[in-house]
Amino acid sequence: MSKKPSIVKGTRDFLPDVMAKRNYIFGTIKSVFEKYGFLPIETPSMETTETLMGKYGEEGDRLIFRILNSGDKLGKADAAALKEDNLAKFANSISDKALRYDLTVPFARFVVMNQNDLSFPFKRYQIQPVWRADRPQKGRYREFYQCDADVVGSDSLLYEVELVQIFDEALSNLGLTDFSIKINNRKILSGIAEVCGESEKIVPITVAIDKLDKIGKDGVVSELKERGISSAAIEKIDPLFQLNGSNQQKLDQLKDFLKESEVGLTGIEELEYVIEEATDLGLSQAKLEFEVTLARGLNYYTGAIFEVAANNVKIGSICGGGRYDDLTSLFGLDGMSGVGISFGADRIFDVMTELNLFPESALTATQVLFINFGEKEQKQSMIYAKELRSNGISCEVYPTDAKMKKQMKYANDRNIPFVVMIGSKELQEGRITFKNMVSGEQKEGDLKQLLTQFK
RNA sequence: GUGGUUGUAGCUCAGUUGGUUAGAGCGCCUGAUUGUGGUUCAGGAGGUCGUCGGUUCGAACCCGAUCUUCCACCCCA
Repeated sequence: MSKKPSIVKGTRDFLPDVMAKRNYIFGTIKSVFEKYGFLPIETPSMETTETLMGKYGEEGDRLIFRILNSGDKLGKADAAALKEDNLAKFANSISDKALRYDLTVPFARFVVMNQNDLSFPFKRYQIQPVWRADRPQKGRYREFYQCDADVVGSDSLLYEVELVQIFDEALSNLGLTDFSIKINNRKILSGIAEVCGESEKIVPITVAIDKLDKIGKDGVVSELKERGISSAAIEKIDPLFQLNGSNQQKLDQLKDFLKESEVGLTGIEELEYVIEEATDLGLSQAKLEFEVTLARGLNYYTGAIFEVAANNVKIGSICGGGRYDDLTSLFGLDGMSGVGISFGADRIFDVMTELNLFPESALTATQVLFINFGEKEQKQSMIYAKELRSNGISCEVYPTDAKMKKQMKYANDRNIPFVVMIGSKELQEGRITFKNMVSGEQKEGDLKQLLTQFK
């Protein structure tokens, strides 16, 4: 007796109908990336522990899936470390590699290793799965795909503008009509900490104000206290909660708040430029919103910070991104500024499912089914099928002369829009009968007439 | 990682204070219709009640463990 099989928590099988939709998402995003001149690369699923650990903060390290050493190597386990309760050291003695946690850090490693073969600024895109040992929830998986586009080797703000355009174009092309690209700048956050006289505590400060939406002003204030921010500093932060109006109005209010901070003002200048340029060029469906509280991925972002949220869908952010000046320096290459974005394909899938945004055309693979009436008829069908295929039309011949009802049902279940019948009568007359499965309309004719249906 | 929650047919779910043979709708299969799907009608198949263990004369139901789902933290696509 074999046990019932199962799959790992937080992972999924994808059936053909789901794959069709996923490929539609990947294809749409990919074509936008390519339109902006990004080139594809891939990196291995696993990286050395050294490459990954320490790049995402303490929380991140906990969420990295580690891969157990095999064979003799496993015998070198550091039992002493285990006894001493030094789990990190013990883990390192039995595991020297791990599954990638995102695509950005492996990309930084890739750039450093391949710098002599790349010309800069280097624009790449990468669509691959990543793994996180997180506790699954809705829209939150342990294996999911990221679609990343990054530019490395230029600090031009032109790229920030381009990436905003890419967010807008890709998501609009997918049929989303109500989403917000939220934008902030790490320099503004640094400025805020500086003005408050708590430059050291920028991380706890931003982590706390990032939650404003969720826990409200009082919640943020009490969290700031808990994190050891002085009450004088908390008072100074107060004006941030009062920001209101348009993007420009908010920036103007902030300009006053940050007038003593050079970095802060630089951040505002950068943001103003990006917002102005993107607005002038025009966005299709996206709303571009400046949000001071946005503090994603603080561990390596140094300039712009992006996040995209689908409005009216209860799911976390569907995209993220930002600029990171020092990322490759972690691997020994200085002076390489990078900026990039990431689409969360699985969450976009969930949003599109909820809003019913997949077009019928994304679900149809086979265009024509030939009904099988017997040996001779099948041979003729195969000849015609070959001709249709050479015209770029996907088609298939039913494999046996099963009952017609069964064959028709097969076409119906698979959403095949046309059925061709070549029975003894058609065979004799050298003609075909074709039926439109949507309208139910049926015609007699030849293959050319069928071909006109696809023009 | 912390606290909670869920699991019964392919799917969505009923199932009484523990009591004989666990139900419904949808889907699936067959036929009405030997050259016509999506509609209709008639019939049929399909369940070690997540898994393992315990309590009991007796467990889908009570207890424990474990796996899974979802939720709130944490964090994040």
